Amino acid sequence: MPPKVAKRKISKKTPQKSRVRMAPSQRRELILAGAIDYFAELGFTGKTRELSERLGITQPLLYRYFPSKQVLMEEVFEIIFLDSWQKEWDALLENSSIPLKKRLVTFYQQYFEDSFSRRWIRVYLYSGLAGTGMNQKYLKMIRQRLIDPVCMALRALCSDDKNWGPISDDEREFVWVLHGSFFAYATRKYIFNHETKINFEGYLTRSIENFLDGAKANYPKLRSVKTSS
Amino acid sequence: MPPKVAKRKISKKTPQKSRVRMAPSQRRELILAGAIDYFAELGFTGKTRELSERLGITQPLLYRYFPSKQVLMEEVFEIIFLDSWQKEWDALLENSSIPLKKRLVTFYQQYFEDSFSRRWIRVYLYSGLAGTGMNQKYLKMIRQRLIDPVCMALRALCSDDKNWGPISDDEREFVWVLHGSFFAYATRKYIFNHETKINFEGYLTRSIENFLDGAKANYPKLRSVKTSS
DNA sequence: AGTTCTAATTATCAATAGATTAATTAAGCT
DNA sequence: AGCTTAATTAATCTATTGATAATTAGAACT
Repeated sequence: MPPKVAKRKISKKTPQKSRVRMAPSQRRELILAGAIDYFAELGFTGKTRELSERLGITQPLLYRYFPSKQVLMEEVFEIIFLDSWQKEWDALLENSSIPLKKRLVTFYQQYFEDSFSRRWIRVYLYSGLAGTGMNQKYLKMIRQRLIDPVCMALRALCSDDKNWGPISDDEREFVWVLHGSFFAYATRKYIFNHETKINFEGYLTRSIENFLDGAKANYPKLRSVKTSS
Repeated sequence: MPPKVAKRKISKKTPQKSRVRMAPSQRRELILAGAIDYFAELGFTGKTRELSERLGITQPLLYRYFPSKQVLMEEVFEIIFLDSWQKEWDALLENSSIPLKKRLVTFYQQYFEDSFSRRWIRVYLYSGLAGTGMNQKYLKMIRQRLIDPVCMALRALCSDDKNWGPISDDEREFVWVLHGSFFAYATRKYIFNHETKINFEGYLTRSIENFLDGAKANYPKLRSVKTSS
């Protein structure tokens, strides 16, 4: 093994890259924003050199703001997940003065813009495949803030009985069918690039209508269903 | 740049790895089977060394049977996709002497075993995220062999009118809702490790029942829907 | 038991990519 | 104008990993 002599060339005058000097917090935000786009497309195979190039900065600069690629990606995921729920939605979904159909249509119109978007879906799936624990947290949140409230609304819609007891997993799965079908739609669109020439508005409304029509007849049956393996 | 002299150490006696000598075709199959499992878990970031270790062979041996990792993975994907449709299903789905509900229940029971399995779902998503064109082919097949036949069955179920003309994308999306909700269920289970304590059989039946109940009321409306952007 | 064929192994190569370091440069505030 | 420090330049380390060349040995055949 040859002895390693650290020899560093002293540059005299070299062509300089145009340089923008930013406040650290600002630069950090910029990097994060770029990283979200980049990792949404490339996933874990994304390269720090390529990311820095897209950002118009040098690669070592990334390490001034983030100790490692791993940490950077983790922050990206966290942002994606935290940004995925608007606080107003809680009130909207539980507002029984609005017909459930209208609540759901309004909610999903917005949800498709924010969360069932290209960036979000891709990061979400990358994160799931990689086995980060983040998706669990997200699923739990969806259950608490979307699934369960809709279950309660369905109970109110389909039955006068006030004493159902705790929400069962069977009820939850009933509602997951609706949510899942939209998730699948977004996945087809953004992961598999499946194009359909439909009026999205109409599709959304019809899906929800159809779901609710079915629920009126079938949701009450879940009242007496015993959960077993 | 120092001249590179290819110097190879001549081993005299070295501890040998136990070696099994197999017929090429047999070894090939073995590698492929292992690769399916391996790449289903790890995706494109899977390493040839780790794969070979799992297989109990040395890494260079992979290259005796496959010219590159890329080619090996492509074969894996092709097998996964080709294996995902049983020929009997075509006849089953179009067999109008069986009630549609029963056809669908039977179909999805089997489909969940073969295609909405852990291995399949993961490879399918890896493939989609990586942007291989394979998913398109698969989606097209699903449309032809599942979506469209179900559309025709729904027409027969919900209306006496025999002159609907060609199937519209709105009708297809109506059916995709059902298929998509099952896809999403499998994704939740195998990608996000979401556990639910439900009776799967009952879940499947209820979902299909609910879908058909809704369809009876709402599918006929698609007859006159004009598709627009 | 030796010969031969070739499956499988051992030993590397070469390229990539995460991460670090030191010196230098220049943006923009006071 | 001077100072602070963000950012670049440039070089490099190190580990990983896809891929190849050279060597060894299993078993079928004579």
